[in-house]
Amino acid sequence: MSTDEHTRDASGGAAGAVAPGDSYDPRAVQDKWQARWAELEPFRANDSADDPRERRYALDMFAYPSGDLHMGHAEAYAIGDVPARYWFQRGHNVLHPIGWDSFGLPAENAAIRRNSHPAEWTYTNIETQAASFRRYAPSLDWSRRLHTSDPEYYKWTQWLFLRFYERGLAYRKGGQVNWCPNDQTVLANEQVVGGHCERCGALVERRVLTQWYFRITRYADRLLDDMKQLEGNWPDRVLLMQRNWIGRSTGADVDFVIEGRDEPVTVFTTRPDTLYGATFFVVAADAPLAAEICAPEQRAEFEAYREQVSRESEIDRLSTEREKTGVFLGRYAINPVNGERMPVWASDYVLAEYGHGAIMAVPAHDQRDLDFARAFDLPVRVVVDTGEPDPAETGVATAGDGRLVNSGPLDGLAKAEAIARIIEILEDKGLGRASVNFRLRDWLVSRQRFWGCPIPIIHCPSCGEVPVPDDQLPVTLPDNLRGADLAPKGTSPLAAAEDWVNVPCPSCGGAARRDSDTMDTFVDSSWYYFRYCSPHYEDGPFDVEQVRKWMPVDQYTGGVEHAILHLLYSRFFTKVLYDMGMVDFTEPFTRLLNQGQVILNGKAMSKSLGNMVDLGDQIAEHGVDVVRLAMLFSGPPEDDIDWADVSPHAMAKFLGRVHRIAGEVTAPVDADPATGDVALRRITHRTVEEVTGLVEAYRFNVAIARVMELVSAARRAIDSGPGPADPAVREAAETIAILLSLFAPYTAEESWSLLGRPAPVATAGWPVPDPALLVEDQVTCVVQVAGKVRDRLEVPPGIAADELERLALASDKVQAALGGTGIRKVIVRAPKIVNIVPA
RNA sequence: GCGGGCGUGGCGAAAUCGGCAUACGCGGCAGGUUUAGGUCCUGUUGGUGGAGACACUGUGGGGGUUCGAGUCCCCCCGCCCGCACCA
Repeated sequence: MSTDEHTRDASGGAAGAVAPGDSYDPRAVQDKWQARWAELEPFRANDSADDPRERRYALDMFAYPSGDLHMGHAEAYAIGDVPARYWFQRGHNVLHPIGWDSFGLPAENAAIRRNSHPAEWTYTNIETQAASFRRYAPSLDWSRRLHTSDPEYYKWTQWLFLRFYERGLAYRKGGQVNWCPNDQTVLANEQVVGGHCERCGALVERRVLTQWYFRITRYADRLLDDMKQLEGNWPDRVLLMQRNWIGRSTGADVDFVIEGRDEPVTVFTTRPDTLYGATFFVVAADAPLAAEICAPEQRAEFEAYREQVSRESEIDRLSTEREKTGVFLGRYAINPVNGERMPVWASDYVLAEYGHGAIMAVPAHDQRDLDFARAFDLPVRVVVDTGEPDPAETGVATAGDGRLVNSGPLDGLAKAEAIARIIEILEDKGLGRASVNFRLRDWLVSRQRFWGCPIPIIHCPSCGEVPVPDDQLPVTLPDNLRGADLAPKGTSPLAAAEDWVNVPCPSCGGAARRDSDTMDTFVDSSWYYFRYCSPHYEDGPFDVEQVRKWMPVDQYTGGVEHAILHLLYSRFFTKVLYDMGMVDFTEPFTRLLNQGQVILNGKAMSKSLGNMVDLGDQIAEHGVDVVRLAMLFSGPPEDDIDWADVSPHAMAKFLGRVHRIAGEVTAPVDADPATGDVALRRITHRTVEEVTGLVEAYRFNVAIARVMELVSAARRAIDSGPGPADPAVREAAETIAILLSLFAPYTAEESWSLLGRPAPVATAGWPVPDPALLVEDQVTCVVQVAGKVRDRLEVPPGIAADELERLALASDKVQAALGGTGIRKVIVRAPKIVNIVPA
């Protein structure tokens, strides 16, 4: 980008003091300072071990390069920039990097439409976004920029895949998977939202396919337990969502003999105490077990039912008030504790993928089982007396605590005791055992699309799966595919690229084929924050020493849409790297902030609704600082911002007031603030004290409100107080510039410059309040009679309680309010409040 | 259905501990500057009553604890989010 006429005009015209009434245009100073900052590079992190400064790592979720930056980016990066800039001001060695999550479907779809290669669209958009980032001016270290679609990056994604493979954490298996018919690829469970594709919204189908998985379930317990480290520093709702997603249930496995089958069938139950109340047995209709054990005379009916179940759409499956359906399999299971014969049914209300795909049904104490029992007229037996009415009559299962009945050795026990006892009994007899089950499934990572990281595995007819040797990484994508070559066909487009896919087997040298799937882009983004610590490192995915110094991330800022996707996967990756001895911590992100959304008139902005507010237009109209300030001032960072409610004009007015004050200061640069007006100095120092606390507590909207109050105080000091030559006015103006540098960097820099200080203001140093100026010499004490404010007293802050009580009772207003009635009690909380309770 | 969160002026929102409810900003009203409009500056602005000092009232509704409740406890109403047959 070249310096243009506009730049020279702006910098030339802004020199000298600004006369009252001159209006300040935040846009006019942007190009000048952007160029200056590019020279100064104030935000470069220092890797060297002898830098004594404390280190901080501020991370924003990196961008997907779809078009230009939008309003959502503007909010997220304005918010994430505040703690980073605060740390720079505090003199820390800050790592605040940026990069692009640049593999993914939109690039591929664009390439198909334009008959081009996805790289063209991707890297063009990255450059557009990079230029917008530079203008928007977050405090980024540009020397660490990375793109996940660069071979230098995805070489290490492949390297990590192979390490996972060696450890048994990456494996291939066949089974039912989620299939998006629109994107023509499989999806992870985490990418199916309410039965729809998380990305395109299409209704997801079930297919039976062989796919690659990461064994995240092996880490289920640790993913759950380590959340203790995050409590208080991550939003509660994210922790809750992850807990629910992992879905740990404790209970027991119980083995049931099925008549005519050699191997017993195991079921999982959270209520082994109700074992004597089991009256039937249900197998998932789509589980292989159902087909296997179905008796010949029931075969036709079962097949018809299974056919019906397989045709059900996700919508049917998800509808809340569903009638229970099922079919008797003509077989019986034996209850291991009382020998009772229970009919075995197949139904779709039992899930093949959870537990063992089969359950013991206890209709009296489980609502789903009761619904099924009532639909098919199966017996209901109460074994826990909860004091509630009979479920067989009410249709309401009693799931609560109570005394066990009709349960042999368990009779009379409470629920918890009964659970412990029955597990002992089952373990003694070898018929069952305590067990834990998770809702979490392994992470399906293979995708049948082109623009992703190739899976570094070669399939050899004689050797089977053969990893690509490390020294042959990266397996790069072919660059000769265009347009229709990339169209979704239900298998990866790479499979059709004959000269790419056909390779000799690394093991036996025979003819073999590359795995033609690519990895889920969430694999790329599960480790990028490690790479930032040593982005040009060539001997591994990251330099272990640098990661040890920079990580874990102190502050991570991004959208709540990644509450279980990216954040769960990243936590998983970190634990694997810990087990590999590559990192010395188990959680990657110490503190997490989820910013809200930018909406319009109460609705999410979307192209289909046609209610998009364009960030470029907003910046062109109001300037970067106005947009950033509006994003931060409108409310708490985690709340949504309705752009219809914000007033860019008010932000511009405020910035103009700041700029005008800076231009009016006449006290020299070296004036001693100690000789200045004490009243203004008190306000300045108290503001610093408060803003410091507010920024550290992430209450940026209130912090800005306090700066506004300081600006008003400085304005009054100039107009009707000590005047612009007072050193306290300079102190206030300089303080305003530094505080404002966290929120509106251009105006802060311009003001700093008007005050005769050298750029950059960003590292000028955070002011330290003088404790002597924070001590009030008078405080207002509120005097209440019967809880109502009747008088206010100006008193010294250290006043004694009995002295304050005497003063309060001496007040005419208090005496008037008492009106001669006696006093029952006086509560004194010196020096703030006195409450007099009349008799 | 289960789990979680939130209800404060006309609007966005403040109120670390239970201690002056409504900071800051928008919008409104009044005045000043200006040829005028806009900009800019000043004052004012929860509601009801009052000319006014002031009085009463007020944080979704009801009850409780407390000298004192937006804040803590119980019940109800409304809105939002997550999960959704997970045995």
